[in-house]
Amino acid sequence: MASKGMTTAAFFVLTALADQPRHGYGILREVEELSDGAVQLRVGTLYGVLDRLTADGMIVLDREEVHDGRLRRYYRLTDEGAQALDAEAERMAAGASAAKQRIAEGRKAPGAAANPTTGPGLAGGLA
Amino acid sequence: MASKGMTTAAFFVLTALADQPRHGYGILREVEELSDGAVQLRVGTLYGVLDRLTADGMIVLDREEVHDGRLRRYYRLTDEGAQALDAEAERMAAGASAAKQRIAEGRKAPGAAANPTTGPGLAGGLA
DNA sequence: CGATATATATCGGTTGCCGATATATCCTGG
DNA sequence: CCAGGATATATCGGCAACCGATATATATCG
Repeated sequence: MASKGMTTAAFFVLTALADQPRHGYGILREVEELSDGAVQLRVGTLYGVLDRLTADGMIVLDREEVHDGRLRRYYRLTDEGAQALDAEAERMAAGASAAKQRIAEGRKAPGAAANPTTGPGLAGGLA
Repeated sequence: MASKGMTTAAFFVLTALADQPRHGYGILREVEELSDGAVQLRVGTLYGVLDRLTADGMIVLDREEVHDGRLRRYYRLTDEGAQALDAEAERMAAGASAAKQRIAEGRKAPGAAANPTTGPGLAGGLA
């Protein structure tokens, strides 16, 4: 499936490519920008991720251009990649929501929870 | 710091411990339950994560109990762990939100985005 | 008595991130 | 004019982390 278990680096590369095709170095800058500087994708990480995502059919080489004598290799999201990104975003939102809810519960009752059986958790969050 | 870069496994272990102390095997079941079966934490992964989180001061050994001749080792979130979990949940929510927005943008204008300069992205999401 | 569930823990293989390094061009500052 | 930084690509080796397999031990069920 490849739809399960996506690394943070892969997630942000896909996100950077979600609105338009970009080249490697551009992805680096874009990821830092869209995460407000919180995520700094490393050069050494990028190309491994790019190769893996290409092999998994999540992205494809869109085109190659030359600017000022420097090659730019543009990558683009595939439909499968967009789908996987969407699913991963859903999972992340659900996980974040579940975590926040449980933190609130723990603060209300520090030592014993009201109803541990699944609780309000999420469960209906994705599905 | 340890506040940056948390693995998925660590995140879900902290989430499982957010409302009440649990023991290893209980965490395994709880993570699967709270993620609606989407995340299956492996036994081989668990103890490594537990040791790492303990070393980082995110969790502590709460108590040890014996049930039916079987030892149960309960772990509990520290204040630092709760704080880190909260911060990570925030980051995940922001990332998920940014991804969804960009997917929507890509569908509206497939080939050229309206305003690539940072865009509405998030930027104000965290901070 | 064997299988399954509970509950702990370790080990080795594989995957994946990251720092360092290499190559090449363009621009700016001294 | 040359050193340094930004742009832009790519590779390699070390290290961290996930996961399957395996081991040990007890209780229950068939």
